[in-house]
Amino acid sequence: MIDLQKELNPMQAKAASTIDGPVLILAGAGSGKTRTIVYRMAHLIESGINPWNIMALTFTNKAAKEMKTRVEAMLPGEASSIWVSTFHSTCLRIMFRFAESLGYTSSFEIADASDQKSIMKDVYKRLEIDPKMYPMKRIQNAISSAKDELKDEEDYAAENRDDFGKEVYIEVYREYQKTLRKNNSMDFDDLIMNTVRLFRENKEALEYYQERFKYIMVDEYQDTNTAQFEMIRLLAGKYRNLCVVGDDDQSIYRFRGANIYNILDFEKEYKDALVIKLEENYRSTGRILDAANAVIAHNTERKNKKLWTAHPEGSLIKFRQLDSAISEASFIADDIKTKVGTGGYNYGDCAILIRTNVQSKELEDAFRVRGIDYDLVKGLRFWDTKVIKDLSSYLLTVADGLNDMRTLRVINVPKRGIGASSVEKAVVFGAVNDISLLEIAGDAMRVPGMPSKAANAMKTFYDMIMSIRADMKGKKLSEILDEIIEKTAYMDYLVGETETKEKYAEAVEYIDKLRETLDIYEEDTDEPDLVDFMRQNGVEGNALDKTGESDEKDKVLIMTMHNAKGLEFPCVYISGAEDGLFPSYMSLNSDDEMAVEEERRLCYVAITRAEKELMITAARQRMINGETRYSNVSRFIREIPIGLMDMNVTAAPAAPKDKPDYNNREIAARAFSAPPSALSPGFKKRTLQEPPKELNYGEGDRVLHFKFGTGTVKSIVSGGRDFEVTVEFDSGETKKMFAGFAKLKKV
DNA sequence: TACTGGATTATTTTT
DNA sequence: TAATCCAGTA
Repeated sequence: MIDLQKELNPMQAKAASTIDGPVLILAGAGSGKTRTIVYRMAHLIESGINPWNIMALTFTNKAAKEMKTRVEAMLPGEASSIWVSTFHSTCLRIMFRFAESLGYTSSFEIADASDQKSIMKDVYKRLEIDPKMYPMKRIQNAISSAKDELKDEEDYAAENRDDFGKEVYIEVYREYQKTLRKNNSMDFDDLIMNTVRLFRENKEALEYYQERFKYIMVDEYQDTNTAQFEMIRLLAGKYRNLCVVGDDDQSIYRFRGANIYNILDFEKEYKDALVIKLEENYRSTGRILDAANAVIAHNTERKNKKLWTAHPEGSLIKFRQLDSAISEASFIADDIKTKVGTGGYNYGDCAILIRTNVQSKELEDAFRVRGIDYDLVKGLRFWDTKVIKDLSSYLLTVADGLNDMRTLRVINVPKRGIGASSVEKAVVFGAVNDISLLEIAGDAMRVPGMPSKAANAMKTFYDMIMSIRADMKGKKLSEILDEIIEKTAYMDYLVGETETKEKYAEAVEYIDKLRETLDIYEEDTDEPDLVDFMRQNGVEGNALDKTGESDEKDKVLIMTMHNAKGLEFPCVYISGAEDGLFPSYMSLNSDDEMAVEEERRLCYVAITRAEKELMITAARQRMINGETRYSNVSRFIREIPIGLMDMNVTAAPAAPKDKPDYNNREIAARAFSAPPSALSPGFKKRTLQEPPKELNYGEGDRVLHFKFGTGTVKSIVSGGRDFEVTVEFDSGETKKMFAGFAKLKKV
């Protein structure tokens, strides 16, 4: 029997031992959240609950895997039938059973980011929409948000019926869904939305899963969107044994649809909920936590919580403001080098957290020059790699060829003389006559206006696919892959595609990995099937574990703050702590105050990654988007009490010209100012701290915004250092913006 | 059909 | 700055 009281602290034990009814665990950073969940699951099983009836939902496959392994380690043999899985793979499995009742075939596929993009391009072309007027990303986001809110294309159309500016959005959404349907595909958002639809429309299906999952746990609950919330609500609707775990202060994915009110209002939905706060932190020193607490206290929309620790105070948080991004990077690299040389740390103990990916360049240079091993944790994942996309598209085309998106991707890769215009003719012909692109390729001469050269090339392509397909019987999947590579001369093509030897070697490595993944899948699966394989990996696939590799190799890690969530490091560097970068000027410019609060939560996440040492750096001057920008120290850093900081500034700061109020503390004012140093000749050109003294437009004037188009100025408020201009754009949107940023032109 | 150069544009991204 | 996209050309 597991002794919860002995293994856990009183709050954790209470959380783990409460079996029935709704439970909200507010788990602060580093408070032993995973431990608590794992013990709770083990406890459920020990209490006699059938593991088969227990479900835990996570967001990442990594988290799911970790949780499962740990429970299994505690109760060997008993825990194997618990369902621990991500939202998306859970929905995928449910959809696999019920896809037909929703009008898909059971061999439906997953449209990933690149598929979505190509569908969007196609839709824009068909509807003759100008991407300049309607940036693709914006409509894509709108569609995704709509799905996150459980609005299908008709709900969306109805809701925006009177909104003239949304007409195009409605059309694109409709056409986008139509294309997905035509390709028998769901995007990630569809997986969730369709599951909810299934639960709502099909009583039997819902009841089946309600009976199956009598005990439900949800990890990272603050990141759930409305669709996921509803899915959980329906599933838990019968037994109400729902335990959600999360931290409202770590909600940083609003831009992806996460709805922080799911966690903030949990007790409204579940009035009898038991709420438990885990506030003891086992990760960081006292000062680091004090800083984190001080920063996050500036947010209004949050649960009252305060991290504390039994750990010692630790060293002061160090802050340095450097003249440029380059000297900032050098400073960090030097500091790490000294730390490793003298302080008993390894390179692998150090992580640099950045707000945006572009910040990595200077850091990489600095490390390379010094010969320090580093690893950039990048967003690009295995299944998004070009090589893997190409080859998996080939595999699917060979497997069934029903998905035009896949065929489209490979029909001219490597180049075989089939041009874009010929492909387009074929696709249009296919759409009209309801034939797949692959089938057309077999006899392209029937397409009106098809040049015979292209038709011949298509025929060659078709014959090749067909011969591989005919040859499939009795072959291993990886052998089919090899045949594709051979028949397409893909390796030769790769040589031309990759600029460097290293890039080529990397691509080869990826292909080997794909081969290996295919073999593993084939071994573990009763009825191996390529469509099933691709679908699984579309949702679960993240085969290249970059972080795992670098752990062994003792490398400094560079990553975005978002990527750092859930991780911890002895030494953390927060780089680029500047207003306009962090918080981003997007959020500063936003008409929604919640935007800056979200960035502040990101700051809280970043700070709480640190165990022992925290260094924060800022640059006075930085190249952003090809232009030099001058910035003040981030407001978030100014929210950290001076007493916690060591601000032994390297460059002697001049007196600030217009003093921002840093709580009247002189040292702070000096350390934080961003004096226009002598090395900034272009200072007058464009600045954050030198906005236009007066505007050449006034209230009622017509103005042009580089992004939003033309509009009418509603009001101008002088906000001290800049003017806050409210403009009603012709699209119907009203935006508040700072004149210094918006660069409005009078028309 | 394939390539090149000029214009354009710009957070964060567990699935 | 750097990546991406399209138009015009070979």
